[in-house]
Amino acid sequence: MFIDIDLSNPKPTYLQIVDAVRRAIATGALEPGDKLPTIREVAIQARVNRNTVSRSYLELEHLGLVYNRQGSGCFVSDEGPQRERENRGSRIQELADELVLEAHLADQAVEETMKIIQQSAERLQNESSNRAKGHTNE
Amino acid sequence: MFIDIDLSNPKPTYLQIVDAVRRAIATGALEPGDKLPTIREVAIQARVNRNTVSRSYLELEHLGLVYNRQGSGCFVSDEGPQRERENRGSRIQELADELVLEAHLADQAVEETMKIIQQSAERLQNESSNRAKGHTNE
DNA sequence: TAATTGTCCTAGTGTACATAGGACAATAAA
DNA sequence: TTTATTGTCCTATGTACACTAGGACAATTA
Repeated sequence: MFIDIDLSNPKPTYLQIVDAVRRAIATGALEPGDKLPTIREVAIQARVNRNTVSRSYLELEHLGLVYNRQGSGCFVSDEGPQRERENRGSRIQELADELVLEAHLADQAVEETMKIIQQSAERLQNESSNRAKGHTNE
Repeated sequence: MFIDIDLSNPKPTYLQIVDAVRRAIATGALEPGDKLPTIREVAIQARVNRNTVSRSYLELEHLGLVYNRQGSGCFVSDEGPQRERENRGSRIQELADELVLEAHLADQAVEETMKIIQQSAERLQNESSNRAKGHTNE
């Protein structure tokens, strides 16, 4: 769990942390019962205030993805992965609706939109396969 | 050009105004040379401060969609519709990329994503045809 | 017992958004 | 020329949010 905070990113720091954890749960890097790094550890590693991390962990708890235990730490809940899948599903629907609306306003045929999706998917596929081959940034 | 401001919408007021004008240009409701309502008119109609509307018009000018002329008003620029098409194109690409990434993280096959897009498009189609038939909110 | 860990608290800083209204220059209309 | 309109600029105020800073405490663990 290395969390990389981008200060130039307009997204609030605490939400960047939330996203990083959510992604780890989505990919299976974090599984139910797994312990997250402590608030103070993340604060030091990501170079932010511990109150900011605390806010992130609280938000994750509200999302039902983790539970915080004073004195012991923060752990992925049993329902975490399932909840996260549901969250992504809603997000996908939102994005699809907005995309379709934009395409409509731009006088774009649905077929054209599909093509763009297809190309984007292929790009993502290539990127991840390149990473798998060890083509990392140098 | 009636602009409806939703105070419960987290999107800043000035951007809601920008979006309304952009949409009017995208649909052809506003064409090059057309005069927008004056800043003070919009301020009264949308019940916001004139400085807020001024900010919107400045933003629209920065986007190259309109030009402001002290003493005469605000007008859609010749390149407005073209610029707006380009803006939408970029936005569509962004949305497509994010959608594909989300689908990937949710372990969703591209075909499933396509299906969701298709359904969303059909929903939009039905809504607009209902509006055309006069099925407005009562 | 001592250290760790999440939690709660107050306080202060910076930024974005919106309001309010005065003042002015460019333009248009009378 | 005069008057009204219109965009522009200015200062000031208030609110909300994000973030930092650090003290203090309770629950848990070692």
